[in-house]
Amino acid sequence: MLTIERQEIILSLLREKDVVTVKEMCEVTNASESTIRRDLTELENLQYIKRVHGGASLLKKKREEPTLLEKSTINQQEKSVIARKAASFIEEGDSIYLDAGSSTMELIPFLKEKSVMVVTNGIPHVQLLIEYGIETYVISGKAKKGTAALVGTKAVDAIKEYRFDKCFLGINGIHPEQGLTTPDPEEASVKQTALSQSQSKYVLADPTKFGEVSFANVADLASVHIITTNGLSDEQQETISKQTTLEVVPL
Amino acid sequence: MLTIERQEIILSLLREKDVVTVKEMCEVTNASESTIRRDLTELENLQYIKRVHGGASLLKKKREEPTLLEKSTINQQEKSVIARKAASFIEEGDSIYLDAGSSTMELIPFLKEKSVMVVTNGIPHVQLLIEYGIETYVISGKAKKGTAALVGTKAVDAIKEYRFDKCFLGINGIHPEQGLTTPDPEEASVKQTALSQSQSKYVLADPTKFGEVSFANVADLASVHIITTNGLSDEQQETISKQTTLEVVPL
DNA sequence: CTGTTATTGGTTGTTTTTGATCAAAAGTGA
DNA sequence: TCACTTTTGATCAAAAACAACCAATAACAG
Repeated sequence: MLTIERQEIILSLLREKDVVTVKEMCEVTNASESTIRRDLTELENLQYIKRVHGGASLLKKKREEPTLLEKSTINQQEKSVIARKAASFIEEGDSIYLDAGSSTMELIPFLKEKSVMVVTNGIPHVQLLIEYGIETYVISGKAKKGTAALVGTKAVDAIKEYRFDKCFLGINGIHPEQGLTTPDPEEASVKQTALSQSQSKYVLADPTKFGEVSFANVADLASVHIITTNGLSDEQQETISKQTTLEVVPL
Repeated sequence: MLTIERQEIILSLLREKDVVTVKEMCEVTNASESTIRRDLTELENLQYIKRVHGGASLLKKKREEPTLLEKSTINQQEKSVIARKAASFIEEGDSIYLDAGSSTMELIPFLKEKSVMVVTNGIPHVQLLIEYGIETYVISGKAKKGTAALVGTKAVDAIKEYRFDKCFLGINGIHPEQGLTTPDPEEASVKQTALSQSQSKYVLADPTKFGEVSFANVADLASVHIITTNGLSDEQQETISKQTTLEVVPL
């Protein structure tokens, strides 16, 4: 086996596994430890990898993204719990629409094990999805300042080219009579289109969203499953439950 | 067997396998090691292949395409200089296609003052563009692992819906005969489409790209303006200049 | 046909790569 | 902390691959 081949194998092993032991590399390449070690020192000099005792790891760090997550740990934990529940509905091989926004972002780590296909309009989502090695498609559209969500007629048209088993949306307002609402009409259109292309429809919302009403209407409560944590008054909970499926996850 | 035949076989073997041993080449061509070695030295001088101990490999290719992070730190200053030059061609109100990759990323800060409209297939670009308050549109497509570039037929179709005054592309290989090349055929298609929709076509490339050949052909040299820094041999510079506009910016 | 040139395969000695060995260093557990 | 195990880097001899050279053959020009 050629040196370059071996090194290529080592690199691809690392891309898959993050850390690989010397023994593993020996087995895969049928080379001796000495040879592997020489390869490792070389690859390290070339800044492709980092050696660790017993093997090697990628230079690149996967632990990014804490800034956005660390912002509010309380809210974050809440979102994560909601996301975990939402993830439990996902089945192997599902095609999924992931709406822009921080709530749906939390869902991504849970997608890793299931081999799903994801379509999204959230730019930050794409980076994270790729890091987790998830098959990701992005719709076209105008990038909205602030949230980096893709919106506009092109976005709407692009969504129409897909069919989803499940979609997961964030939302700003949930109201017994006004239904689901969001501040930006353009984003509302995108959400509506995503809903129309999906078999099962899930909305991720923390309890503060209940009772709120924003400018643009997205959909009626009846059409979606809402996932939230406890924190609702019994009264609220009952009113909503009459109209739609309400999943309340304990913190 | 004719020399040319043999060399053609070697090249096609390499195109299939990336790396080939001398022995394999001997078997396939029924030639002696000496002969194969002579062929290899010749092909290497012609910049078609790269010799490695025990055989030969395609010029760089897979080995390269480092992650964005590595790229951005390495030749960052060089890229910035190139980007500044590229930006000088941009006029007020232009509609621009910005190719994925670190070279074009450097262009973004220079776009702030000119009120341009940007279409891109680079996810990291979008975040930066939005931060600078630039009107940004994203094309649809599959997000490619590693570079976070959007590729595929959807990407190609999406680009066709726009017309650009100018496009700015990154590239992996620039070769007098092989033209502009890049490792991923899917990305090559995207670049080709972008070129076809653009009035003026610019390629941003540091000097290391010259003489390199990657797997997939993008375009001939003649069709584009190439912007680079000094670092080319006079010989290279002359060869390229015969075929196309070459802007060499001093560091 | 003859002398010249180019191309080929084999041989030489040299360089590079490899696997084994072992003492030193690093990690592990009590 | 101190033994104990694992991993590491250095060294060395064997094997592989190399460049340089040589002779034989094929292609060519006059």
